[in-house]
Amino acid sequence: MAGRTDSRPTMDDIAAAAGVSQMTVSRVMRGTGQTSQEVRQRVESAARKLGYVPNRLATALRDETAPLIAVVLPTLGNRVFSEVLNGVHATLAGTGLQPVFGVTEYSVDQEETLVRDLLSWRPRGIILPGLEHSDATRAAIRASGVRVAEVMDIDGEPISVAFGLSQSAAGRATARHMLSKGYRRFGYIGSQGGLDLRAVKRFDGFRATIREAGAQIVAERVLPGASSMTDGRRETAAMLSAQDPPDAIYYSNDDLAAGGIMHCLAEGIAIPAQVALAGFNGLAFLEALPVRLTTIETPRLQMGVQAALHLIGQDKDDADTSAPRIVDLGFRLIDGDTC
Amino acid sequence: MAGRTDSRPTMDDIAAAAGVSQMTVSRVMRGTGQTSQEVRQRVESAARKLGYVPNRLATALRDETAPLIAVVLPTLGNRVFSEVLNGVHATLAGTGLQPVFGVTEYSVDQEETLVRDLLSWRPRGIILPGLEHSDATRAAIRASGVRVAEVMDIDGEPISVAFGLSQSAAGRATARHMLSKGYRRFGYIGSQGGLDLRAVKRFDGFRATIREAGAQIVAERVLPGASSMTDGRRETAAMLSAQDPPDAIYYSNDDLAAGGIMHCLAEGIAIPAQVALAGFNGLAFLEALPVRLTTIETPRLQMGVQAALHLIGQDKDDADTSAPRIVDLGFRLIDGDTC
DNA sequence: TTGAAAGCGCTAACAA
DNA sequence: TTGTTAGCGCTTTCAA
Repeated sequence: MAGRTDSRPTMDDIAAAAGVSQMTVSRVMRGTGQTSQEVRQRVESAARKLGYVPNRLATALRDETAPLIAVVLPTLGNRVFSEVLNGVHATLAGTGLQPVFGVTEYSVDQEETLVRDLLSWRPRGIILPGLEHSDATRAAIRASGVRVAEVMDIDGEPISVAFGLSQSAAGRATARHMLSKGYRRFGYIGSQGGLDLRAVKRFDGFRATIREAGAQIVAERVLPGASSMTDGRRETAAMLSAQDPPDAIYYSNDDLAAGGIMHCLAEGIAIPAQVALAGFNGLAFLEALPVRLTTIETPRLQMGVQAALHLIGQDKDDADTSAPRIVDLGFRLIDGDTC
Repeated sequence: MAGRTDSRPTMDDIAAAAGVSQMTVSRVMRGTGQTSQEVRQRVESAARKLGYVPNRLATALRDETAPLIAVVLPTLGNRVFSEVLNGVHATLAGTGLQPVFGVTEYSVDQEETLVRDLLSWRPRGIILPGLEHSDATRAAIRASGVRVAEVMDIDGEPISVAFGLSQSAAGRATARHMLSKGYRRFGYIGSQGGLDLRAVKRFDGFRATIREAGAQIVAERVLPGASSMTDGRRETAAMLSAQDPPDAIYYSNDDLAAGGIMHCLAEGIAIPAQVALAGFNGLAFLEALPVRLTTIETPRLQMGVQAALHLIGQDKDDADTSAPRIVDLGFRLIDGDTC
């Protein structure tokens, strides 16, 4: 009905309908500058009548940046990252900024492609998981000048600012706790075939502490792909049915550990008398289990919130000139009933 | 270093560096038209050297549409929607389309604002949850001319195409199953304070079937906000400790129902002898529980996949001229051990 | 095979 | 208080 070609109405169309210049429409729409009451009403009613929807692409092109925050996630199949994303989203709500996201499936190569892709939208900022990125990724980010925040991990050198926790320290804390309870023969069940670098760091810390204490890791199983409670149950069953099974199992996350609990409940295996268990994350659903899992609580929502706040916060120059910075959001060991 | 102002290099900068026209750079970048081997290499190396990242905002403005698929979700706090989003994302991977999402928190008003917001990016398509939308939302979508897909529900009149299942039929199927096992006194535990319209439809179907059979619903509890396993455990405990408790409980989702199982396990309540339970969704983690929950399996990933395929599929005119259409992806009752 | 011109819809800067 | 001009970076169209 309106529009020069046949597409959606533009400010020109509204201007024509309201009998004013296009610039006046722009001013009314943004509520900037001085506009007379009367003109304003004419414009607004014309806009409503024509069903005007602003074209942000034009504004963003003009501004040389889009009101977007790019979010890179390892996967969508893990609640942990939904929670981070949720923190970002909630923080952005009402700021006029939209989150755009992409998923790497834990691949550094995919991250590289994805980051280039996301940067082509000229976002205001970008959030990356972890501190390990390819040189090309770092270069692209630096060249683009976007603001960056890294989340989850703080063991390493951030591009700009990292909001997270020491994965290595979390692994060590878990090991110390289990050692203090007298366990000496440990098993480990992980996932993502070693691609989850945070899990690797945790296990490295765990293993080092175990060895320093003269105890040992007698069984180790890393699943190739994603992990679930069902996997945890199956792998626990397998590990405990082997010869000389461990007397304590460390899992790379709560889902796997909860599967271990389920196995024990179903088979009548006493926890922690026959086998002790520990997880990682402190997910909410653990509270509902009949047995309270010993685990590490992580600030998932907070990592998203802080990263988003950082990106929308201080002025840009500040960020550019300041040296890489680490914000340790910490973790808390939840001393449950499983070890 | 490059760029007319001081920002990122543009095609003009590469053109200057390679000694060709800007148009030639454009052609090389997109691999269209004829370009000589030699020019192509000069351009490509200049682009690499300058760290060129295309500006999609310009392309999208020119094209009058951005390579985006907008996804509206009720919440990020429920795995169900992460799974739908995952289906969308996986389907879009490699097509050059990016998902942009927003969250309504089950509010029709927020949906209205969000849809306008998302449409201002001129996306190629939009995915909405459910069939209930405000008139303004429908109008904005129609006026924009974007392709639409609605997911989750098929009980109603779609804007264009709906991919989902009959929520009402799912509720009725659950009721019939429970009635067939001889239960007569039912309880219901829901969440989102009645804002989750799909849950309301399920319960309506459930209730109608129960009443038709002359049985009754003796207890009903709808939590105001989001639901979790912990809520389910607590509410189950409360419902069972009341006078004349129900002999069977229907939950609006698996998380709540799993909480019910946990309560029974912890308290030594026999399932289904003392109380029968049924959930909804068929989430993967149920397999790991010591007791197999009776529930309804829903095609969550498929809803995302099909919706995305539809939006990137057929040509536009096709979609515009065709009447509203429903694609019933069905559901499956999982006959577990809890009723 | 390459280039020049025009314009997508919007806003900053300046003019009236 | 309102309008005019120029241009953001790209691609379509037409010309060389």
